[in-house]
Amino acid sequence: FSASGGWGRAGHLHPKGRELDPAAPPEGQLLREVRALGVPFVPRTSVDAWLVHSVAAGSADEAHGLLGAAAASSTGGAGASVDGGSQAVQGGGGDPRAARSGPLDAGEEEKAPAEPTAQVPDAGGCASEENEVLTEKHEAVDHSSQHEENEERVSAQKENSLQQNNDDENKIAEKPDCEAEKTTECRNERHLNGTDTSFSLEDLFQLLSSQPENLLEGISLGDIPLPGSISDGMNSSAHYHVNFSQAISQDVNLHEAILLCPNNTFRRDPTARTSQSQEPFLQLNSHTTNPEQTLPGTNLTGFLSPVDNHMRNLTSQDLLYDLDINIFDEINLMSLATEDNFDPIDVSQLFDEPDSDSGLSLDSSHNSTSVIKSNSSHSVCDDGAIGYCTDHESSSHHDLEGAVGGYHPEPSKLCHLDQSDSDFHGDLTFQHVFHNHTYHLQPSAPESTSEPFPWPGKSQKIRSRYPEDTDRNLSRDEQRAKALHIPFSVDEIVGMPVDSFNSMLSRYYLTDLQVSLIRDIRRRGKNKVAAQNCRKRKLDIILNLEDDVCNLQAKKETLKREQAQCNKAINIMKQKLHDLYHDIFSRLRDDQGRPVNPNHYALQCTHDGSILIVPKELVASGHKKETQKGKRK
DNA sequence: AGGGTATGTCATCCT
DNA sequence: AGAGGATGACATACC
Repeated sequence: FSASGGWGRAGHLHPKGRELDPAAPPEGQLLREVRALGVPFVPRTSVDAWLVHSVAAGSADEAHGLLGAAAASSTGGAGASVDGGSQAVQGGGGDPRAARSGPLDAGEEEKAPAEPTAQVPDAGGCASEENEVLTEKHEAVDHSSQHEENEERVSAQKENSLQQNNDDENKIAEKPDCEAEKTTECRNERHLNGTDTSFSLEDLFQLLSSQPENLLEGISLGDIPLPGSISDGMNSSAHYHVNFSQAISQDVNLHEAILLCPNNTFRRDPTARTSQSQEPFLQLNSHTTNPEQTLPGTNLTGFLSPVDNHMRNLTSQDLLYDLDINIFDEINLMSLATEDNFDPIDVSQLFDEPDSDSGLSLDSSHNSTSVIKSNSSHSVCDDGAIGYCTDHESSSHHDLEGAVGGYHPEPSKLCHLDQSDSDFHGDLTFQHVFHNHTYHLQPSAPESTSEPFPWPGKSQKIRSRYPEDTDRNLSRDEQRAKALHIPFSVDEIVGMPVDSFNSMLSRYYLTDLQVSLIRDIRRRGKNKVAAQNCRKRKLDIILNLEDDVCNLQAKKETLKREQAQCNKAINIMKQKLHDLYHDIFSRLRDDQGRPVNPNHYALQCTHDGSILIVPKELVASGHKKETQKGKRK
């Protein structure tokens, strides 16, 4: 885990995709696998540090108590008892990230600062906290009923203490997040201080065994390493890392199961946005899941079934109104993964386009330098899981951002770490392990990490015009519409009259994202047709002009021929006139019977048709006079 | 490798 | 004011 260098980084890699694994085994299998690994739970992130801290300090009881409290709280029962006066866990070197420095390698240590400090609690500072988040969340949904349900399951000997912890957690749930976090930190500090050892694992599993959902199906205490084994050394603690992380990560699946509808076309009420209400979801959604240590196809829905079942009783609207719009969108996209033929990469590519003006530009700030080009042969993961590219970890990096987690209006809330280049290799490594674990990938396959990832915008647009497989036969907008479950075809969207279009938009409950996409589809479709018409028209104009040119050239040739013929006729006429002149003058005689010199005389026709023989001098002067008269006129 | 073509898309103007 | 048409410009895939 530490080698992957991504306990926080995985928050960047959206863990939801894993739950989309169609091959996910039933929940009982997870627990069996957990048991096979000999570890009841897997702490993650900060709890790793705490656990390690406790183990390193030789305080097995502390770790024991921590695990017990965490597990107990995960059942909705109770966590560790809380006493007053505690300070933040970060104080005095209690920073869970700092505490990791001992057992964890330097690479991981370097990544710790990248995680926003404010998110330490959200990021699941400790396993108990994460489970408490779950508890708080579903308690927030229905406080009293869950509380009572939990109480019924608590054994009598633990009832008082559990009740107290429940009350504490209830208070936490009712408090503002910051206050709850502070309280959690206080509790965590008590874990560190070893003051909270009110529960043992035996107590925990006695409690859990009472769960009707058989949460601990097939698990006996003998299968579970006791604190002694935990304190055996770092290997044991590392083992705890693994499986606790798995367990906690399943909360994402829980919320998907609760919130996601196959055809979610909800009209969101922007006024219902509450940043506080989303915090638990943020925590849950942003959980880092270490792939290497994640059980294949694990599904803890059953593990959290009390919460699940309870929340299922709520309407989607009830839940949605409590969700931040961004979270909803994210979940909305998440639900796509539950659909057949869902291609997460399609979604990521479709929505991760910087040029989209429909709000689908999932990662406009995407650092191109941190993107890796996926091999053209298929960067697309067709395994049906979001963000889990099988053969190209680089593309998965992109996909993870683009698919579900990709739509991050506020990435900082969902990603634990920044997306700096320095973290990129670690990220790749993480994904590499992740994929290998989840989908039996080929980690040894040559990676294209050195290749620049094609910017998903233009290239993908164009590429979509030339589909490579059947799914790609859909246009980009068709794929988008399919991905967002838009209940209309692209042709309908583009072709329907504007009145019908507007009424359709108002008639259906569509998310802003869907409406925006529909409008974009319509605009693009219209413009596409307009562009085609424009080009056709332009081509027609060009062809018409070419025809005109040909016609004019032909006409020019004809006119040239006519001109030549006319010139020829004129010349013939001139010749005839000349001959006639000479014929006439050869016959003319003056008063003395001498021939008239045609050089000195000219023939002139009068208006009455008579012909006069005029000396050329007079003809020239007469022409001058007529010319002058013409000028005067 | 470079040029030409086809196509989608965007920006902008106009109706 | 908004929808849509028209079109230049750009990017990209393909030949």
